[in-house]
Amino acid sequence: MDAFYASVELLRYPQLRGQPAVVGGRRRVEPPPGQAFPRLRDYTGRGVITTSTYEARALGVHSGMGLMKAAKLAPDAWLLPADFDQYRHFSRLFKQAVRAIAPLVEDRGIDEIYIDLTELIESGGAEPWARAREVALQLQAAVREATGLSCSIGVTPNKLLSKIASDLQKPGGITVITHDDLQQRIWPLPARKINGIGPKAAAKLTALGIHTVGELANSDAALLVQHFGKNTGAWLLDAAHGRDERVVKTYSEPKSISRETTFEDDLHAVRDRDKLSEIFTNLCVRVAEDLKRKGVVGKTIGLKLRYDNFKTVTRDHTIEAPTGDAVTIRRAAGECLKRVPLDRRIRLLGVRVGTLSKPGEVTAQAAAAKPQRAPRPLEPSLFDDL
DNA sequence: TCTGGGGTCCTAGGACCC
DNA sequence: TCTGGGGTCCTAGGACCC
Repeated sequence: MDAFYASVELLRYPQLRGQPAVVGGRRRVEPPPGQAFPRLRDYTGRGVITTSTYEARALGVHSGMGLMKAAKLAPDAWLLPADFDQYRHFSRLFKQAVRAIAPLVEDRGIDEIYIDLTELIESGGAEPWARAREVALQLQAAVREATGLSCSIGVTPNKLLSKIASDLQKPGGITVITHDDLQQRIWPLPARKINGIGPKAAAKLTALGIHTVGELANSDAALLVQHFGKNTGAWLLDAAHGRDERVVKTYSEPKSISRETTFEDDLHAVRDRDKLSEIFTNLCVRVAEDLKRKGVVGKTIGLKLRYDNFKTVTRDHTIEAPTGDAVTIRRAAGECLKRVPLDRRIRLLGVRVGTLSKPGEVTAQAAAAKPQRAPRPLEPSLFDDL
């Protein structure tokens, strides 16, 4: 979806269309007198941009950027508070619209999906890549009909290439790429465009003199393995050659559920003990609610703590039996807390529950576990008296 | 006045078992 | 006085994505 959160907001406030606006911030800001919305310059405190309109992006304001920093670049941009219920609603609508046409859909978060169009394209009669464009147009029309929103689509032989392609002509683009187009269309792009190459990997590649996908494709396999390890090295080369065998997964079980919060002001473990304790308990309660809502329980309880210097530590504690109970989670997370240094001020606290299962379900692991006590021998043993 | 929140996956070492 | 090979689980950290 194109600038998803911001675009949903523009449905509500069409008068902001064509203007720089961002969604973000941790709390609602009252607009100054005589103004319908606050501007970026009116915001103080912690918080980042979640989405910006294309007009705001043109000013250098991008998602993930701190609001205070963004305010220096675009002080007059409108600031809209995030309304996740609304975004989830529109997310359901657009996914439903797509599934009605092509049922093989993989969820990639609130505003993104992979669709397996093989069947639809091959059964269409027309020349496949012309048919691909037809199907994409049909999908865009259905999404717009259901939501009033625009999306960009990449149609290619696999997920890796489709992800890159979908980004090439935003907003509202349809980009069809075959293996024959690879060198022409993909190789000139920065290696960073490959999903999975982030800031760290990109910097390492740059240090090796590798900037584009093409340069990566033509680099020495041994060199990549030497700097990135066997698996990642091989993957980098495959990716640069557009090779990707991953299937579109229409369903997956959740692996962990977590809640975390960054404080408006850093807290001190001793001085702000009561406040921290209340927040801590609250996180556990919310995680327990989430577990219940999803109908799962978990046995690995995790604690996450970020200090004022942004250094982050985590601790895990695995309990005997999976739980969904807030008090049990709180106790286990408390065990974790004992193993963490508390000599600095804290800016973030988080609680996570992993190794999830359905309540009552016997996990493979539990079934394989040894019984607690040795079974009673059938014959009296010589050692019984001991 | 730097740097959100919810996730997944990978690596690597140590414990423990067969 | 030397010391295997696999496997699983647990833990901690980090990269990356939306």
